[in-house]
Amino acid sequence: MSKFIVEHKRTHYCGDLRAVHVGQKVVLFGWVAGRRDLGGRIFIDLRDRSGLSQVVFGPDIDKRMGQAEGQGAHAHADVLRSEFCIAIAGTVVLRTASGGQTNLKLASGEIEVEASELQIFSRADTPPFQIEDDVETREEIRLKYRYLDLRRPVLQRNFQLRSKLYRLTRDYFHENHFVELETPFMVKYTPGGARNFLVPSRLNPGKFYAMAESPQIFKQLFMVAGMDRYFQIVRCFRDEDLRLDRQPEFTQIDVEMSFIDEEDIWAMIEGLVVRMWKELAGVDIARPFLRMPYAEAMGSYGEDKPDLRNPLKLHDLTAIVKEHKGGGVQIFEKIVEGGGIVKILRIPGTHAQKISGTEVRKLEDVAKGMGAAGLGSARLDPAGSGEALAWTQSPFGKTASEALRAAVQKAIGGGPGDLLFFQLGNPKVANTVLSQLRQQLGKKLDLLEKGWRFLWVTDFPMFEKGEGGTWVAAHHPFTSPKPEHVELLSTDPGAVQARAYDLVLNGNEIAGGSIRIHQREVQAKVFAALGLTEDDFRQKFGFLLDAFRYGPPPHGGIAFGLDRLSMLLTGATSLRDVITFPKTQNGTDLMSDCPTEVSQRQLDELFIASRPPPAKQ
RNA sequence: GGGGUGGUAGUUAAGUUGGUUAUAACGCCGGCCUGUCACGCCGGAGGCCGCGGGUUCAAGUCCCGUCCACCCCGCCA
Repeated sequence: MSKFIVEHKRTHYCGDLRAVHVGQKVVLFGWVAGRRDLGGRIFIDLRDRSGLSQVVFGPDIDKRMGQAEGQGAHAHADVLRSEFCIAIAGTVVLRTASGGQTNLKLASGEIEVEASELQIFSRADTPPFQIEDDVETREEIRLKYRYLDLRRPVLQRNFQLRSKLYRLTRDYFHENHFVELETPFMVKYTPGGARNFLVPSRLNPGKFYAMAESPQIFKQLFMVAGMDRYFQIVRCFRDEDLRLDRQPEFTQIDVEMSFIDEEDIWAMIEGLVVRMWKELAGVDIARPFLRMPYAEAMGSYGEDKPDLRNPLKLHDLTAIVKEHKGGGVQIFEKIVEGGGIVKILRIPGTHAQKISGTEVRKLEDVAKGMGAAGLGSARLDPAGSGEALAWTQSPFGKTASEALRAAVQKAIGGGPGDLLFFQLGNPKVANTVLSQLRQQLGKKLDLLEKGWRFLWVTDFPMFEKGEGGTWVAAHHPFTSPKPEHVELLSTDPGAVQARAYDLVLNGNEIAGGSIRIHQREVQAKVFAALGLTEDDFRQKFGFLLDAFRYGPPPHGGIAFGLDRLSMLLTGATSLRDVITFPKTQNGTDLMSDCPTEVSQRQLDELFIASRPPPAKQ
């Protein structure tokens, strides 16, 4: 048996070796990242999680070590292949001192290790893709062989950074007198919000646990319990459709504090974020972060998580169009009379000239894919001048009155060559379409400024119109309304603003939270506005209401998407690159082939009958 | 549920108006090579063209369906 592991313990990681180690005997464990077999000299790139070191084998090296011919490390090294797991012992030498050249591309490029001993722990089949950063392989294959994908240096770096993120977070909250507490994953099902994954209860036939969407109610109970400051790094589960930045299970940094207001939360969170960026990205972020009311975000960007690196803006022209009674454009008149809106995305002339008429038509197809009836556009006469530039290449251009054109141009600060994209009618569709176009064009025209643009979005509406025209909680039903809006709860719920806030970074919602209701009468009014009786809620959230009879403190909190934070900090372009074993867009794990069917016996034990989905027609 | 992109050797791609034996690079296998680091040179193997159906004398190529992956809308209190 070899001396490795038992006697030869690892002395260094491959990527850490430098000129200062020259002359030292070292023991390295790792995987063969590449080989260059020159016959009398064999070079191996040895990889571990820290990086690479070049290992060199040669008959002269063996001889110096007193090995008989054909017995030394070199004699065995010719069988080495990619991804073999090996150990070597040897001496660190300066490459330039032993006939070689420094490799400037490698952190350890000044040195190499002359191998005197070699052990092959295990051989490897030819991997399905090369374990390198710049090899682009179909994601399907990467996910199937995730353990190999995870060997790639870029993912190794991502997860090492993520690990530091956990530690920094824990340090920060402990320093600020927070208590780290756990909450159950298997919880009572509560209606509303995201779909839950369900877990059948064998001991309680016919009943189900829900996998927690978040620890929301439990963390509020911690406040009732007097824990005062709580945090947790916790897995959450939501059975919704997946996206680039959404996985069915994901990790939150969950926070709740007592005896605080918004400013306290924001200050605490900004402190954490600034430290994350300082220590993990080496970037100083200015405080306090910018703040923007929800209404402004929707108005100027069409979304509640605007990417402020993108200079493009939306403009609501409804009032102007109304004032001019359509301004000669029939469809405008019809839309505003019907209570619809007229909204535009403005592309300033310097950028607009890069967008051809063909591309405009392609964008219309994109818009239709998102539910738009069409995509009106107009170019402010590039050759013109004055305050009422003609609208060229536009379905509205012929009839739009000079007065309307002047008013619009003034409102948007428009100039010759500007390209305007119109959305008419439904505000929700208009905002979706224009904000998407804004994002796509911002990227395509390379308009995004460099840097980190943090933003608190505030003053969210308390309620949204649900499917049946009833009011539903925009955040969750325990979110406190603004005190000055409490009276509106019964008269004009749509006008009530919540003490809720999101933290947005470069177009990503990275955290969201609110100040909660701690007064029973306010809670009752919110329930009433939601069209629910106290009995309804007693059934669903009774334990919380019960708890709130025993002196609940004023409290509030926030929850971070830790995966998204990791993604942004590492520069990853997908959540899947910061989650060790992610699921596909269909919610499956290609590596383990999950989910699967289970045996009839297992179902019987749970008193569950499974039936196939109806055949597609 | 809807819109879009893709699937050809282990990997990444090319494949013309449908027309001989489906190309290339990297990787892999064998041989040579003592300073390579994208090593080099010589030789070689490797294909359910995602799957199913159709049109055709003939389909990787055209049509229909379907599966998978990715991006987006809806959805995600």
